[in-house]
Amino acid sequence: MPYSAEHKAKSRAKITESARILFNRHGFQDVTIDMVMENAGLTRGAFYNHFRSKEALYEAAVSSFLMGRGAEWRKDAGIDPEGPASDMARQMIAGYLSPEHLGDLDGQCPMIALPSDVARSNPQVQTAYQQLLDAMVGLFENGFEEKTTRARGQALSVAALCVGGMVLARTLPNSELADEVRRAAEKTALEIAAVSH
Amino acid sequence: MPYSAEHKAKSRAKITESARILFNRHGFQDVTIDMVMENAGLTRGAFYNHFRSKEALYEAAVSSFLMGRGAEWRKDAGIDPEGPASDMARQMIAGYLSPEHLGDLDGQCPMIALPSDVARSNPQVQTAYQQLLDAMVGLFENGFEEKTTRARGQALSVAALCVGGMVLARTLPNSELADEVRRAAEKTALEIAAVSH
DNA sequence: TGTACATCAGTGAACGCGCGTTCACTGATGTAC
DNA sequence: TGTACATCAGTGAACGCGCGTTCACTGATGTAC
Repeated sequence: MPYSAEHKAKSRAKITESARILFNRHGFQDVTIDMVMENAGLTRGAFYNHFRSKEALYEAAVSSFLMGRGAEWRKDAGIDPEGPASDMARQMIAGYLSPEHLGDLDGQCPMIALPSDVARSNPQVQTAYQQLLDAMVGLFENGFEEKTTRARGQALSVAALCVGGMVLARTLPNSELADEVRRAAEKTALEIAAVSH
Repeated sequence: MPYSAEHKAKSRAKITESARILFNRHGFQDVTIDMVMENAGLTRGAFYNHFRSKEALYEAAVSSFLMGRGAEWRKDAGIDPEGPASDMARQMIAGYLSPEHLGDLDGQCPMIALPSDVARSNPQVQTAYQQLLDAMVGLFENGFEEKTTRARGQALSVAALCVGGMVLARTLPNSELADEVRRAAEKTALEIAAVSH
């Protein structure tokens, strides 16, 4: 078997990574196979050695975010016994609603970049998405007092604030107002976290 | 001049209304001119008697929401001197985050249906969007105590909660979790409104 | 009032481009001997 | 160790479909006389 399995896996990873970034920036439909492959340093035809269709690439790209930055989040959430969980929740809120994250079109959370696309796609993609949300909510829940029903509701609300604040900021043409929304959401989310502590 | 101006205006309105509903349900790119025109009871070719391009239709469709349900909101917000403004804010929150609104794919607020599409479109479309947000935030602000800086921030946060809660709920494959998010956002938004009263 | 005319909204066939997908071919590389 | 072979990732031309847009034509209707 020429071209080791490792070689193939690397190519696949390059394609997926390339797709993740391009989808985040331009959305699913505006990104062509050609763009993805060129960005990955390959040519059109090779694509179908790795994926059945463009749809399949979409699923892989969303999941790859879970393995990347998403994995860091979960690690932070589950493990790391030093430092109180509430600090972690606060850091997560501040990081998610930071100006840096707002400006990071390539690396941002797909929940911000692609909500409409995902709302209209198939259950596999939506399930990958739900895992992102689960990770985020889990992290918040750990940071809030005992795991009461109340903590769960607050964690969900803070997640909605994080995503909603960023989504709104993205759709606004006026960057001053965008930042006002971002700061307001950040402040309120941190207040909820403080009260729940 | 055969075909009165009124006739043309009616056709244009039928096209815009048809587009607004279809865009809400399927997103901008998945809706074809043919679909829009057939839904409006016309044929393909007539489209370009009314709009320069599909892009132009998009702007008109988003703006038309402002004239429709959006206008009601603003009327509720600005006028109607009877009944305290805080009641209106509460009603708005409850209505926006209601199960009915979540299920209303055709009539829903475009901020829920089309955030990704708008984030990637031109400033004209984004400006139409911002007017929607302004209307919503204005309504909340009126409902919260005196117009302090605090009230403004809280209004923005509640807007982020409303939009974020619904956007998240839409992307989830599991409708039970979707409703949990919706209810959590509703509860928190109403609490903020109650405290600010 | 009735008729000829002019206008322009509407029709539907056709065009052309972009892009997802296919396919015959190439060539790099691991394996057998 | 060196050579022939087999495999399969990669290449790039070509296909075909969908859809935005154009265009020559139709026909409904308001106006002039």
